[in-house]
Amino acid sequence: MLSPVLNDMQIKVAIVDDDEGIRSSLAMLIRRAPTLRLAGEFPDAETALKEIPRHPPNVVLMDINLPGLNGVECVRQLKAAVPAAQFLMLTVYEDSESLFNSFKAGASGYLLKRTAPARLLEAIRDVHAGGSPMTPQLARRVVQFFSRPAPEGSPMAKLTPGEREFLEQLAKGYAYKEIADRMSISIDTVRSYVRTVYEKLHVHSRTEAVVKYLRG
Amino acid sequence: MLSPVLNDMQIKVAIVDDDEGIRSSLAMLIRRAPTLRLAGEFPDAETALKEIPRHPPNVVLMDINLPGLNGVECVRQLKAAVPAAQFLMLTVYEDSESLFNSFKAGASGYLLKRTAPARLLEAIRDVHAGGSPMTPQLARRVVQFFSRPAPEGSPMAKLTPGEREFLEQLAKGYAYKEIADRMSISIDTVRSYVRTVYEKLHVHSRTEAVVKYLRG
DNA sequence: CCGGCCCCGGCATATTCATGCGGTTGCGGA
DNA sequence: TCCGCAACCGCATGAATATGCCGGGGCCGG
Repeated sequence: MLSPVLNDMQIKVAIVDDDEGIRSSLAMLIRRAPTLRLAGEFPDAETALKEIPRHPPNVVLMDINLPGLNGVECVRQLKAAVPAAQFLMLTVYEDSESLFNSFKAGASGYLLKRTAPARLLEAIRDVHAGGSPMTPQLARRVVQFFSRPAPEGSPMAKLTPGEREFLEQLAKGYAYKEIADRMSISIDTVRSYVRTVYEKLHVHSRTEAVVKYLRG
Repeated sequence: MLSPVLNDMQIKVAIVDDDEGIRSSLAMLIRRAPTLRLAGEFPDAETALKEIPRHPPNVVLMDINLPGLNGVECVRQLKAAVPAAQFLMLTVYEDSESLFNSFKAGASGYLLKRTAPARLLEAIRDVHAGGSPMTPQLARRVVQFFSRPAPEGSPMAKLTPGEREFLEQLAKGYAYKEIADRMSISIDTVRSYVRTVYEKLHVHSRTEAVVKYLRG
């Protein structure tokens, strides 16, 4: 080692990709970066699952389209074996399916293979530092996931701000009295909200209202 | 205008923040940026709701803690009036509640007020270009939202078949009596289930149980 | 200026829920 | 065999909820 002192600060990076050309390019890139250190490169999920736990890296660059077990599943299983590692998907797929499945499996970042080398290095440090690097377009898609439920033709749209806030509290399990305190209104006003909200949602019990609220 | 040709390319930015100092700082920052143009600044949601639709901006910088109507609600309503605009929350709150509510309301980005000016300008262009700028920590929290479902060993697994079916009925909003009929058991047995299920799920009310069940 | 929403508040009553304390079976392990 | 445990049933009581019927003030668009 040229500088043993730096070893503790270096981010250990492992690569899982079946394309040899890409693998060697990435390996080269990482070897050249002073703050990174290559911790292994693997052509398929099976090999990665066997070898990676033996030398736990900080960050794993994971392709999705692998022969045999795919990258998403590989992340899911590696995540259990090496919980401290951060997984950064590096793929050509930009469909929502792959994106969300990756995050569900435990990935923290998602980049496309056409990402510029400099940006990739930045992303590796970012994901290691607790961030979730991804392309702006994909980030938007993730964010939009939350606003989906709303614009749908739900009867929820017809709720006034006050009613909406009340419903939120209701869904958290608070009793009327607690809701009254939290919203700084009278308990009788809360009862008023109960009526109007139930009417607008076409329900007759707290549980039904909460279910409709949580479903969208 | 010095260069009318550039107008079409300039991003029109509106500011909603009750702190005069912050407002003027932001205004100054935007005025100095060649590719941006200030499209109005407002001290509260009510004023913004009235004025912004008259001169639709491309991007709206929105504070959350406003007097009267809060920023999240303001976004929700503005989003309906000016669907083409992009909303970038700019606040001191970094709790998940505010974050997710903002996205649900239609915001596309979320930054903290301590963000460096250069980063803010970048974020404005980013959100306008279809991205979703936010701090790395918050991005991670959003991503983790998806891998959540199985954090604490699923307390649901310890339910007996009968309890599980009961819980399903419970989540559909049926009264104890109805559940008893549907499951062909006594209403008092239903009450027994209530106790055991509540105990296993660590809850003390029907609503809490249903919420846990729906989240899983 | 009026009718309409929204927010707020009050009182009464019937129903439902939460929870305490029992009991009876029936099945599998010590 | 007896024990324990899980599923089933029962009764009782206080808390919470659902719903009816009533009032007032503020704000907005016709």
